[in-house]
Amino acid sequence: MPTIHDVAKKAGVAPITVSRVINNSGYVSEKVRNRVNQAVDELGYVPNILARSLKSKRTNTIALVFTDITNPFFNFMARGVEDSASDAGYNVIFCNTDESSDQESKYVKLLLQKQVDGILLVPADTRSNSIQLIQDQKTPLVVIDRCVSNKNVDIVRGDSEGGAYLLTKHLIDLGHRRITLFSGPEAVSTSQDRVKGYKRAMENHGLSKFVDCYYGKFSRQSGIDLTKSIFSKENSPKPTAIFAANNLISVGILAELRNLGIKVPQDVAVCSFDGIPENLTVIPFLTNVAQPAYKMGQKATEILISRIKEKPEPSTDFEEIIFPVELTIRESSGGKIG
Amino acid sequence: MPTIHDVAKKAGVAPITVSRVINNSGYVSEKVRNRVNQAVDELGYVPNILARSLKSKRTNTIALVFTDITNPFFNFMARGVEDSASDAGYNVIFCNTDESSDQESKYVKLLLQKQVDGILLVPADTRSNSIQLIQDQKTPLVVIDRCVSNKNVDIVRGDSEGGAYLLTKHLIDLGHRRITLFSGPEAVSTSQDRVKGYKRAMENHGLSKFVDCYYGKFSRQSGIDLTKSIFSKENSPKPTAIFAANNLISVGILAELRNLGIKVPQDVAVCSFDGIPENLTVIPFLTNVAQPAYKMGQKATEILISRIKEKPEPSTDFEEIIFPVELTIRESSGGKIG
DNA sequence: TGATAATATGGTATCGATATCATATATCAT
DNA sequence: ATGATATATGATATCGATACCATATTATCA
Repeated sequence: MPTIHDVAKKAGVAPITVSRVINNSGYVSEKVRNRVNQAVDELGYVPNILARSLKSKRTNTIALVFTDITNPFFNFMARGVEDSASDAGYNVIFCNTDESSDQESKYVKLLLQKQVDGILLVPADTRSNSIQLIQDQKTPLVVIDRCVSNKNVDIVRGDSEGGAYLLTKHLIDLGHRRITLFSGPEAVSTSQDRVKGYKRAMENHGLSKFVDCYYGKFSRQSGIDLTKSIFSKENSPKPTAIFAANNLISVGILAELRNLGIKVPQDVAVCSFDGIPENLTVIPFLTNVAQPAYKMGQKATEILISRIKEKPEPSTDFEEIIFPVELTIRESSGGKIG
Repeated sequence: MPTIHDVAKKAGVAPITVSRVINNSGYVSEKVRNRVNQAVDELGYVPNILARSLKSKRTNTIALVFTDITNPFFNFMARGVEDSASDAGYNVIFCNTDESSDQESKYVKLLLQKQVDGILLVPADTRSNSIQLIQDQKTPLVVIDRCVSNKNVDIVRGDSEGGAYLLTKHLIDLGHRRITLFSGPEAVSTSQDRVKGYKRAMENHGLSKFVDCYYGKFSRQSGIDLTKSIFSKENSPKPTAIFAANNLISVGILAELRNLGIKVPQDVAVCSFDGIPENLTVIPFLTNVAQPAYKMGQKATEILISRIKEKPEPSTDFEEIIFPVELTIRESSGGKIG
């Protein structure tokens, strides 16, 4: 592959002059500029950004370290990240951790070695030690979707607590009292926050004694398993409404209820945190509160890039941006048929 | 940030010795090794892979240039790519082109400058000029999902033609004659191949005069629009079965049919190329032929990485791997209720 | 007209690592 | 004891670009 030296020789100038032409910096006469451009074309020269990055200390690459691209919520978030990054001239490296802290820190170490300009992180654990690693290297970082115990980070997330409250209240307003919550992994802040919001709503409405919630996974299978276990318990009162802490869980619940011959919403109302992607939905059916995943990805990326740009003197006051959620009432909760 | 020199000075050795310790190469005495490791720890040294890559000419990064991560098929493919790459020690940069050739070549140019070790490409156009760009740089390339006019590339794709034939034959076997196909963009080989398979099946069964197919987009909206237009034509016979060339189109069809009060499968049978992701499905309903998206991503990545490794003397005989599709018969085609 | 600024180009050092070659000591077989 | 081999460490050049400083030419203006 030809280098800047080859181009320089061919054009009869110094390498630095070629550099000026390529980067449109400094002074170059029209005549020389043309000669250089011609040489570039003839040789099929492609500048080596690696070498440039080594000198300039900027790679124009950021990384998104998150749980799983096949989860629709993160899927749309990822797209928001990519679009926003691409607009600003950055590429994105994607890393799936599947909620494993080990995997997470393995990725983070590698990314730091690769000198990415910044990292977007959905931490697998509330006390992620990856955060420390990243901050030790003074690499800009924005945490997405989740809270962490370390407060010295920018965070972009949805209002899990408020959303859970809203959804629970919706069910209560419809007359439900025995409302069961199927949440995600206990180590994840969104799982916890959704439990908190649910409990606050129950307590505020004098339903403390009906509080009934379970931690599990953010997966379809978890929804199936929890539903099975709840409805197979003998001699125990069954819920009249189930609140799924995410969309995959809700799909599992609906599938298993159908399997058991239990009708939604007639026998049991169901609602969910996060909906099913529109482009995969035939009939909108699921009552849910939705977070603006795409916008969250965009916003987090914008913040990250602004941190990258201010890097020499990093700011010390961190932002926590909480996106409001939106309640959509549909048939599954029996609230309104829409 | 400390460099290899800082570590070397602290440990009282030469930089190259530090390099040997880090990379576990060459000979280093136990004593020195310990001193070096201690210095690494104390300084929080992180090797700069950029510098290494500049010398070694390998970045351990590949790129996936495709249409859209939010499309479920590509979504699972992407996950296959990431998993497979990660196992082999590679990171993946994702680029969404949204079927735009301009966007595609913009990304490709940047990726080549970044010296990615290889590129996985879902070309937006049958005659993608990005392919030439990539091959000029002698960067390994694997085309996924689609055919291209240039035959000197490795290709990993699904059997669109065969799958379409299978699905059409299924409908014919059920007694349908007026079968309409809603395909994707005409410039995309999978759209064309699905049309071919459909036509071959129709012709083989003496149904040439019922051939009725339309190009559109691979989107839910396209399914809605085409359905509307078909069923609003007055005085023209309506299809008894619709074949959607991808899952998003099928969702649009089902949604619009429901909107029009047309029952599936009683009034119209519907089937689709590619299904709806299982983890988002409450009741499996859609008859479809599915491609193993995840495996295709894996396989393409494996081939790419093997090409990268053989790079000094690149092979000149290219592989075309065609994954078979799997027919699943469900209620939507009225074939069998399962 | 001379001084100052703007324009145009190049030389050299450097980013942080590693390849290559060189050198020095320890170990071993004969 | 001697040469051969394994072990251990370092000096120097280099990957491909750019930052910084230097120099030369041309333009501009008091």
